[in-house]
Amino acid sequence: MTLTPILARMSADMSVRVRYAPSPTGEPHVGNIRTALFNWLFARHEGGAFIVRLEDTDQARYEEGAERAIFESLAWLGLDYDEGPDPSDISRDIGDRGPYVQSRRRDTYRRHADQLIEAGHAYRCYCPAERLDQVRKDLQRRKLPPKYDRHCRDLPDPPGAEQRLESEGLPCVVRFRTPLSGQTAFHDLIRGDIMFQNDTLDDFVLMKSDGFPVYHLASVVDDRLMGISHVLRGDEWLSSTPRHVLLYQAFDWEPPAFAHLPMILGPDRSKLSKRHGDTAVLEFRERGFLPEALLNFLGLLGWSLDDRTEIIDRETFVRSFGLERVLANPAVFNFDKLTWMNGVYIRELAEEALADRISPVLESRLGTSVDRGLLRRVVPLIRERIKLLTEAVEMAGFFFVEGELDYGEETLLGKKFAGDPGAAAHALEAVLGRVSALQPWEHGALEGAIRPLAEELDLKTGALFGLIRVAVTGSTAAPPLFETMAVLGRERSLERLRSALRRLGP
RNA sequence: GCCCCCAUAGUCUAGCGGCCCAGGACGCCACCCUUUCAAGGUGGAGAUCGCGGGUUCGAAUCCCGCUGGGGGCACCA
Repeated sequence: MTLTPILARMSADMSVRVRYAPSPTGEPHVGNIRTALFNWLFARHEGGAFIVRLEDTDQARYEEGAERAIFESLAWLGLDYDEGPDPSDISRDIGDRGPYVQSRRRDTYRRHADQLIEAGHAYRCYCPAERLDQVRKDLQRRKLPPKYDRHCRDLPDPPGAEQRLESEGLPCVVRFRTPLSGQTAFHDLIRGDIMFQNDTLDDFVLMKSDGFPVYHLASVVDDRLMGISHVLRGDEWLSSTPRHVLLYQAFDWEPPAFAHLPMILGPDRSKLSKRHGDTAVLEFRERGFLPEALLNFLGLLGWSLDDRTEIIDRETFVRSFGLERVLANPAVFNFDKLTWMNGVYIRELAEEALADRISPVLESRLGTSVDRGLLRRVVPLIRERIKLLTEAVEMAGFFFVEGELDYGEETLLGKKFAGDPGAAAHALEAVLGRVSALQPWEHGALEGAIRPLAEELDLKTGALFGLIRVAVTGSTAAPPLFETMAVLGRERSLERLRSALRRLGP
C-alpha cells in the first residue's frame, strides 16, 4: 500500500518525457517540424510522453497567429501531444506540469535567477546595449571572439552598490558567472562525448532587462520542472549545450540526456529557412502534399529503417524508430523525392479517400462546388496521373467547369493540323456526325465509333484523338480520351466539339 | 577570428574490419507499353567511399592530420 505511490513515481521518473518547444515567431517550417516528428516518434516508440511548450520569451519577434500555425501543423501531421497548451484556448493547459507557455511562467524564472544570484552563480549586469555593441565590435575588429568582457562580474565592493544602481533606475540583466577555467563535457546520444573549454564561453545573459528570461535559462528550468528525460533538438543547439550543462550544475540538478538531430539544409547546403522558398509546413498542404507523405519523407531525413525501405507508414515508424539509427550528418531537402513519394501515396489511397482529399482542393481553386458523383468517376482517371492534389485542377478541372474552355487555336490544331484549320474542322464535323446519336454513350462504343474514323479520314489515330482531346478537355495532356468523354457525358462533349468547330471559323 | 559538429554518386541513404573494385531510392538517359499525359516494366550512365598518413594479413568501416562544408559565438530562439 505504501509501495504503490513510490513505484508509480519511480516508473514516472524513469519514463521517457520529451518535448517540442517552438517559439511563436512564425509558421513552423519543415526542418523545425522534423524535430517535432522525431520527438513524437521517440515518445510513442518508448511509450513515453510528448509535450509541447511554447517558448514565447521574445516579445520583439512574436508573430500574431503563430501559435495557431504551430498547432495546425502538428495536427495536420497527426503529431498528437500528451501535455501542452490547449489549442482552443492557450491560456489553459492540458497536463499538470504546466503552464506550458513560458510567458506565464515568468515568476518561476525570476525565482530561479535570484536563486543563482544568491548562490553566487549569477550576477546583475548594468552595461548599456551601446557599450556591449562597442565591446563586441572592438573584439571583432581585433579578430577575437566576440564575448562579453565581464565588466559587471565583480562590481565595486561597497555593500549596497548594486541596490544603488538599481534605485537609480538603471535597467539590468542577469548574467551567468561562467567558470573561467576547466571544461564542461556531456554525452550526446547521437554524437558521443563532447567537451568544451570553459574559457571559450562567456557570461551569457539569463534574464533580460524586460524581465523575460533568455532561452538558456527558461528551457533548462522548464525541462527540469516538467521532468523532461531526453532533449532532442536541432544541431544548432549543440554549441550552447555546455551553457545548459553548467546551469544544471549550478542548480545542482541532474541534466537530461541530450541528442542533437542533424539539420535539414536547403539546396545551397545552408540551414533551411524561409529564404529557401516555401518551407512552411502548412504551405505543403496548400501545394497539394499529403500529410502522410510529408511525414514519411521527413522521417527518412536523418533516419532509415534499413537499406531499402522507402515507403513507411506511421505505425511502422513508431514501431521501428530509435535514436541508434539517427545520423549525425545534415541532409539536403530533396523536393523531387518528396513529390515522387506524394505520388506513391496518392496512388495507394482508396478512390473514395482520394476523392475526399481532392474535393476541397478543386472547390477552392475552381471556385465552384464539385459534384461528388462526378468526382467519384473522375478519380480513377487521374489518380495515376497526379503527384500533387493540386494537379487535379489542371488534369481534371475541365470536368467541373461550365461554359467555354480556355485554349487557343494553336493548341487545338497542334502540330498535326498546324496551318490547316480546314482539315481540322472537317475532322471535327465527321466526329460529331459519327457520335451525336451514339448509343450507348460509353467508353467502348465511343472508341468503336471514333477509332475507325481516323483511317477513313486518312489521319493518324494520334492526330485525330489529339484534336478531339483539346476540344473536349482544353488541354493536350489529359486522361484517356474515351473514358473522359464517357464521364463528361454526351451533351457536354458534343457542346465542346461544336465550340471547337466554331473557333476554327467558316 | 575562436569554439563545436559533419564528410559514401547531383540528392536521400545502406554499410558498423573480410559477404563491397560499394546495395537501395529520387532525379537523369534509353527502350518497351501507349490516343496525349502519367503510371508500370526493362536496361543504363553516375561514387578513385573528400585528401594524406597510419593500425591490420585485410579498411568505406578503427586512429591521426589536412581540406572542405555546416552550425554557434545577441538583453533571438
